[in-house]
Amino acid sequence: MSSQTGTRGPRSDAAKNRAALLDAARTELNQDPDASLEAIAAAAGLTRRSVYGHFPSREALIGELAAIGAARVAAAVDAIHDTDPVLDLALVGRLVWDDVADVRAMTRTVVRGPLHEQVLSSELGPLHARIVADVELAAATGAGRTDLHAETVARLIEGAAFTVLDESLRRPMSRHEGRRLVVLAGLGALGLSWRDANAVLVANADRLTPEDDR
Amino acid sequence: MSSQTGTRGPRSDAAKNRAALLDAARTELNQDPDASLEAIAAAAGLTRRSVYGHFPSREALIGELAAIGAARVAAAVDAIHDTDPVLDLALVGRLVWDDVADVRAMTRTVVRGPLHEQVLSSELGPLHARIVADVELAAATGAGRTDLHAETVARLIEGAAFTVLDESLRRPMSRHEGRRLVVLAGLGALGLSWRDANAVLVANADRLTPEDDR
DNA sequence: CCTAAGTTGCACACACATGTGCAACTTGAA
DNA sequence: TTCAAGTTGCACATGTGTGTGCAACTTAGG
Repeated sequence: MSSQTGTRGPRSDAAKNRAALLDAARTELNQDPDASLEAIAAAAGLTRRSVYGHFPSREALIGELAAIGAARVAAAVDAIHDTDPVLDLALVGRLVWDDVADVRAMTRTVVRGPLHEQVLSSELGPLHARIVADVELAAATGAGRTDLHAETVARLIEGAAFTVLDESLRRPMSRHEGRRLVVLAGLGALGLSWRDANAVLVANADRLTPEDDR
Repeated sequence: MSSQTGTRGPRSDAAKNRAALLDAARTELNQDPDASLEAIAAAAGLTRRSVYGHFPSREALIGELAAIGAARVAAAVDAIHDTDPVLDLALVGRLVWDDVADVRAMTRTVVRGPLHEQVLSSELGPLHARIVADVELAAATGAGRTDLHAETVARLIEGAAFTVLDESLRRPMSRHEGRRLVVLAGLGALGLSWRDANAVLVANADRLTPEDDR
């Protein structure tokens, strides 16, 4: 009542800087998981102090970054489906890899860290559910293993993907090879023999390991 | 020349305390990977200050702990062999699991951390080499996959083992189930179908998944 | 019993990063 | 041009853990 609400829209460069911060954080954290706010702010052309004008805390920044990434992955994966559970799993692997390839290091540290239980399990929950469903369907079809709980198999598959991610951080690996490895490792965890896994791979080369190595 | 070397053997309880420190570190770090020297010393019945009478730094303590553990694993694995590469891999998996089962959390953090490249790769180098050799032999025999470099397959197998370790930290898992999972996941990475992997498991149940769940 | 080995407690320096308060400044939008 | 949104620089508090120096103490071994 006393004072008019200072009506004045937010400045446009504010949003720009916010985006720059998220972008810089993505890049910096991908190089050094423990990059300081100082470094991130500098990379965004700002000061550490002003970071707090956009995010209440370091954790909030990283949290939002993770949420965005997770949402991207979820969207990409949601966009495609296949009735064959084995092929569906392979496709999911390929898509996730494509989305994560540029932020592998960052992905690893986020997934290993405390964020795992927070943002990721809520944002990526559907993805996990889909994998479980595929595993169950594959088991019912006779294509996948039935000797373990579907939930466990799903974890093995996800773990295999992370193993490939680790490997890709240990030595240079082209996007193409990454795709191939993720699919092969995943199908192996599903219970396919390596010959069967490769058969799936070549029969669907156009969708699993296309040459358009963008 | 000037002063007689104060000849007096080291006190016996010194070695005892040193061992107690290593033991406490093992236990504490297994519960909290970031346990402070304060906590470790207390668990050993000592003070943080006196830790520095035995180890020059925190890193040295953990380093020695890791070296001891790695040596234990290496020794256990060295003690057994099999000419069949597939079975040999399964045996290695079982033995490693047995040795690591009590220190899973600590193992994870050590292997994920900076020690990985130091102590572990030197101490566990032979183990890795053996896995690679088994993979190559299995490929030559026709039992294992030939679609990937042996080195890569070895990493996939090791990664599968770590995935099982992670899973065992997420939910309760008996030693018996752990053994079974490690072997199945490992053979899957090697390229066996889930049926073949299970066949190996049951055909060698006495050596792979004995009931003596000590 | 003597004495050196080992322990203790305390203080301190150091490093490092986060989060805040505040005054002065720059910039964008109306 | 004006003025609030946004940025900057600096200081400061806070927290947390490591590594050291030192005097006083306790204990094991000869």
